Amino acid sequence: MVAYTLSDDAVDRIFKALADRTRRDIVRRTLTQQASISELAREYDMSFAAVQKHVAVLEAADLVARIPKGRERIIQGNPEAIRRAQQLLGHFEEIWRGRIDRLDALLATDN
Amino acid sequence: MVAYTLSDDAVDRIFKALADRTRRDIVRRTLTQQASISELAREYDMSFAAVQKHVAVLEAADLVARIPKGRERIIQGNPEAIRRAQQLLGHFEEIWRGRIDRLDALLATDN
DNA sequence: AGTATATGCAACCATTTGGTTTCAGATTAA
DNA sequence: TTAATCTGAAACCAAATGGTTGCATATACT
Repeated sequence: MVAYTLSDDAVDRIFKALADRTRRDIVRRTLTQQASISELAREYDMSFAAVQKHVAVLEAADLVARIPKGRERIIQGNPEAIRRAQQLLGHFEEIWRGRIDRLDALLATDN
Repeated sequence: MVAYTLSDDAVDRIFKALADRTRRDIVRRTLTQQASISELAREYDMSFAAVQKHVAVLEAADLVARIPKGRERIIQGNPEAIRRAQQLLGHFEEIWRGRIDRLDALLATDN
């Protein structure tokens, strides 16, 4: 297994990105089916620019990738990032179970 | 197992609450050791009122409970809420694996 | 009773967030 | 070549966020 070291900033970005229902929906969609930003924008009741900004927030958190293809940018959800976020929460549970007492002791460790 | 139905608002609150390092630290601490708001406030380089507000955000997301005890309010982390958040992310993984195609189809279901 | 401590809450402030409209550049299609 | 489409980026705006100080109230201590 790979060792992940997520900075506080990175964790902030991940949870902040997931704290918006439009962005969660974009992740959900693009996990199973890639889509261009235009295609995504048609699904929501907001401007293209607004959707574009949501995608930028998701990309900054590494929750999606933006793959150039001609004049389009194909958006693809990143299941690995979701798994990392899930592991972060798993660490809280381990703390609760008393297995470890400091979160940062685990963030830089294999699992 | 109990069936959880988390509204979009509730999910927003949970991830928003987790998107701040001070609040994550409060959850971490209070999962293993209860503390009054004053005790928590002494741990951070900000005012009592600021910590009080962070605790309010966590309580609104049900990530901690505020238990009155004399003039104090004892803060206790809620491991069940963490587990629910983890399950939310688990649903994304299930979507990715193609087991389900709509997140809301699972949110109102046993697991 | 009087003092110290713990909390709650309001007012205020700067920055961030989530939306908008507008314009420019790149790519594709006719 | 010309027109249509897709993206990027800037300027702007209202509301939310994360901090502050100040004050009131409740409880505990001497």
